[in-house]
Amino acid sequence: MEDGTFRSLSYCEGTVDDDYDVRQWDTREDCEVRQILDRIADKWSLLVIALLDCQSLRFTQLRREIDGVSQRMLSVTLRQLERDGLVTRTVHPVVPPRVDYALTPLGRTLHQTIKSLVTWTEEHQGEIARARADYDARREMMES
Amino acid sequence: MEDGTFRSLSYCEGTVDDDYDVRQWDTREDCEVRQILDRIADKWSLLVIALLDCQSLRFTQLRREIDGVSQRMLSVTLRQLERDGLVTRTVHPVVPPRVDYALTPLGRTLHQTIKSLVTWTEEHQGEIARARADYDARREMMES
DNA sequence: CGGTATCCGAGATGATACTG
DNA sequence: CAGTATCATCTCGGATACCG
Repeated sequence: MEDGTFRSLSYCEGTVDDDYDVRQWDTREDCEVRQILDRIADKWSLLVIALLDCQSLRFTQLRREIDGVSQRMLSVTLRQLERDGLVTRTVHPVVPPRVDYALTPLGRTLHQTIKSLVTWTEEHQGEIARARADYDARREMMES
Repeated sequence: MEDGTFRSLSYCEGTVDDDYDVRQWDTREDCEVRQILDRIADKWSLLVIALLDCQSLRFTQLRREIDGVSQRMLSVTLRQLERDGLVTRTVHPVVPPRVDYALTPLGRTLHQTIKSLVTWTEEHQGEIARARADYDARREMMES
């Protein structure tokens, strides 16, 4: 394939950034975008980031707010977010132990971005539900 | 818990929409947001939506462009996207068979939203990589 | 060409038990 | 309180084979 062929196939208008390259969405080993995307779009990560917006919370508070999360998964999720520099973990040397979690500045910029995605989903979930119902109805027609 | 308690904990400023409710990010059965998010943030879905921006492609073309996808997963992914009303499937009654996939208007609005997320990831992947290296280095210090 | 059906292994997740 | 460790389960995805 010639240089540029891929991009010219992918974009029909000049409304996108000139240096934007859809190939970076792919899964080759040198591309971390996919992996990071998997992490931040994760079920529990999203909820943790949502809850930590503008406040810090303790482990147990998070667990109470996030209905259905197991202790293990919350722990794993928080460790990943901490490693990625999105959340800070502050241990207070008191008894009983007290650990506070909060968003880093980086985590706060992510919150805004994720919110756009969640907002899109909220705004269009009706359309999607209708599309699914239509699809399923058509399938049932075929079978009868 | 009193009404509003949750929200007042979650938002420290008036910069968000008044009717925005972070509880909708959760996983209760009446909340489809999580499930839709899982679908569209999916590895293969993202790539399919990226490639179908402003063009329609045949099954085999998609398979060639998306490195590493199995026939099964591409098929499953396309069927889900079709069911959700994000992609259209057009069968041309010729031999050999020809099937074209394209984004619906709804799918096109999603493309823009997803692009923001991918752009955030691209812009910050350096910071994340550095945070991970720091975290791992600190962990190794502890062990020695 | 463009699929579907079936089987199977790996990794993700939950439940449970234990600890500083 | 805030975890970690271990085990059981279960879903996802790949490989393979077959079909219109």
